[in-house]
Amino acid sequence: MGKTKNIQSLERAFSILELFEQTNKKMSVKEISTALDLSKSTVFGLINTLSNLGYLMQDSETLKYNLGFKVLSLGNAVSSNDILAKVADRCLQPVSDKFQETTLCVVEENGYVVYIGKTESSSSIVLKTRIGTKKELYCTGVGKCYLAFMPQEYTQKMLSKSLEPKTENTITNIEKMYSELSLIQKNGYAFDNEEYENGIACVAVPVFDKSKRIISAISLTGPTFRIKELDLNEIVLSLKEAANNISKNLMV
Amino acid sequence: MGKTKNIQSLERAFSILELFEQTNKKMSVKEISTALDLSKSTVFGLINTLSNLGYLMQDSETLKYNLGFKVLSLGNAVSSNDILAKVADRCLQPVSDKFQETTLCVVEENGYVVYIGKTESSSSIVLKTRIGTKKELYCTGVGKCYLAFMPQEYTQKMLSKSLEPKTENTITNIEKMYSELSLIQKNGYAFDNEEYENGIACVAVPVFDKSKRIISAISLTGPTFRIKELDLNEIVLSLKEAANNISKNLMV
DNA sequence: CCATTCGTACGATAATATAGTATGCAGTTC
DNA sequence: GAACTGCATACTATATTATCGTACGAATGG
Repeated sequence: MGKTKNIQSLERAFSILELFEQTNKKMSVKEISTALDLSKSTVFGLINTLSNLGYLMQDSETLKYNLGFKVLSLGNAVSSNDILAKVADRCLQPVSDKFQETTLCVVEENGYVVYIGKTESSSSIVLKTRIGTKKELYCTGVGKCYLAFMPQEYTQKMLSKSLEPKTENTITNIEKMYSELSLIQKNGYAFDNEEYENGIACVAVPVFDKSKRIISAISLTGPTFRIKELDLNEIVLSLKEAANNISKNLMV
Repeated sequence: MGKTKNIQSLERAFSILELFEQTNKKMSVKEISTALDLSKSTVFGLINTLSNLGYLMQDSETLKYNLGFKVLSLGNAVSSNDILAKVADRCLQPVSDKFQETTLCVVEENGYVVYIGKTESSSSIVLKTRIGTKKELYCTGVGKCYLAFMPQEYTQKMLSKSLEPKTENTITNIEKMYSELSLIQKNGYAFDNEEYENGIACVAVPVFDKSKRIISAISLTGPTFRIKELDLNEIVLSLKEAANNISKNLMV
């Protein structure tokens, strides 16, 4: 955040757009000017510009204004993964700091988890995982979170392929997997006990949107011996708190 | 459109946002200032404000900027029906004028068509139909368009209830309905021959989005004797052209 | 038919956005 | 490792520009 002063006309213009967002109805010049305590002519100047640019539109009968199509097309251009990564970063850094380990943030794409965010503590051993890495669902903590909290039909589809062993701990038996998933559903977290890579363990929890659909998963990941030294309950609590914060921060 | 001069800082701020929309990548202050031919300090002032307001966000490592989450939440607040109605109005007015009849624009909601837009010609007899009116799918031209071009499973669901006769022309036989729908699919338009109300006829065509899903239906509607005096082919052509224009105008 | 209300236009003024300059940081080159 | 380069950001003077009061015309209501 810079200390430079904000441009007044911009602040006002966006407060108008946000007013429409909040009230969710068409408004007249007068209504806006009283709602924001600005002079009618100032509001008209702003509104008129916003309309000419397509961010507002005017009903030709009532002369009232409403959000325009440009707002929609701008919204479509936003990479929601970028935003998720940004928010996750802010919420997960404290977790990294507390346990002195790496945290990861993933989203599911076409049957894989994709790493979109990562925070490290000063002292944490650097993991090889890079942003953009893809991994299968069945053999990672975050992947198992997705399997546990996705709609059932997707889970079945994802588990229809054979479960290749990555280590001797990888769950390859489909029935064992389903009981693992119901355990995850019950507890609200997944534990990856060296199922993808020897020596690496992780604790993972799901992140939900407002309608309780899973939109991401986050994890605390590190060398097994160090993860097992930590208090599992504390990790889970911290991760769940972070997941809640992410959810909240995503719905403005 | 007012003749009042646009507010410069607003125009510039939104040209920055639109630049991100077009290029679809993170950009530095320098890149933006050269792309838009504005001084670096001006751009910084704008960007800084946009960032503080949440419409841009800065990557803490690269210091580059990208669209922020507020853009998303604004986009979610837009009523796409409003925009459709607005665009439809612009595209349908010429059709009204040409045939001197009323045009209507509908969307489907929970098994009904809802009238969201309407244009009239100076001389057209005023129809009772008001914005917001709901009608069943099987007995209207626009509704039959939806039935013909929706995914099959929806069509079957919609037609599982009994088809109550509204007039003596209402199609109540399910097999007759299915042959009517395949005719509509073949021709690309639907004709409502007083199936909802005696004395009223209409010609309707579907409106598709970029992935060819039906998102709306539009019609020319009027007293049967007048509609039948007109050249059906010409009406269909005009409506299809309007439908195409609507589609194009919705994807910016 | 007058009174009121509202959207829009206009113009004077002062506030404000602008652009030039300055600073400081990070990476690069020799 | 020092000097150089390129960049983001801060500062400041100035003139442009956003703002607000005023005004007009159209629509509405009593």
